[in-house]
Amino acid sequence: MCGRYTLFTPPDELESRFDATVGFEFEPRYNAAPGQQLPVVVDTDPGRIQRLEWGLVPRWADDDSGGHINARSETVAEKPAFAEAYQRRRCLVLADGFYEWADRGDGKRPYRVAFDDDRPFAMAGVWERWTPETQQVGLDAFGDGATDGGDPEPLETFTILTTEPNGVVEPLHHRMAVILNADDEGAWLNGDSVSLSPASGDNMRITPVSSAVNDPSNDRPGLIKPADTDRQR
DNA sequence: CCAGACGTTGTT
DNA sequence: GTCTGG
DNA sequence: CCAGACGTTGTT
DNA sequence: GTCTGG
Repeated sequence: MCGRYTLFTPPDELESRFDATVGFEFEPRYNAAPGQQLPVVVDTDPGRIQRLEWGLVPRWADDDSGGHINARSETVAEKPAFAEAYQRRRCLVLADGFYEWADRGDGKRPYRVAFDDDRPFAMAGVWERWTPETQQVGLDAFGDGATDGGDPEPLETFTILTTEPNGVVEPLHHRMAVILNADDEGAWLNGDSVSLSPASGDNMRITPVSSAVNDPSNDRPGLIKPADTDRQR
């Protein structure tokens, strides 16, 4: 699956690659984690790269906790939590690698999956807008009625579709993110039917990395450095 | 009809 | 063990 | 995904 | 909101 990824491609390269402009202060990410605001291209505004929160909260959810970070591509069209987003709210989740954890004999360790040249790609995503229930004020005996000011902020979230692994990822894991064919990105945003099959493993590689990746508060270039599997306990 | 769930992965 | 936060 | 918390009352 | 279970 995909629960952590990288996006350190410089913003000007992302802009030309995805034909969209970056409208925020872009910081390279070596350990993007669920719950964070991360760069995506949404269907309603495909000329912009903007940030949404990773972890889809359905429109009807009672609260904004516990968003869904992944959706199975095989069922995303039918599941109540995703069906409407799949039909009408798609996005490209920009990345240049993702992490998978695997136990190869001596404990669970992280690996980075990426293309040989670290080129950026789009993972298939769907997004949602959740608006907090507007509070009824003035009925609460102890409420002062003055603390709740303007309109509640809508929360925009996204989830990443998963599929079976290709030959490169298969030794690590039995699920992986859907990587769109570059040619399909526009069609995906457009609501058309595109291939959500596993990307070919051609030109992809896995690299063992430091278990410093485990802690989401670590986010620095050294994280993608190859780690010696044997030396690292 | 209303009530209650609505997700994935992995692990057992 | 299970939930929440990042 | 992993890391870290996981509780209450009352007092400062 | 929409689907499933009772």
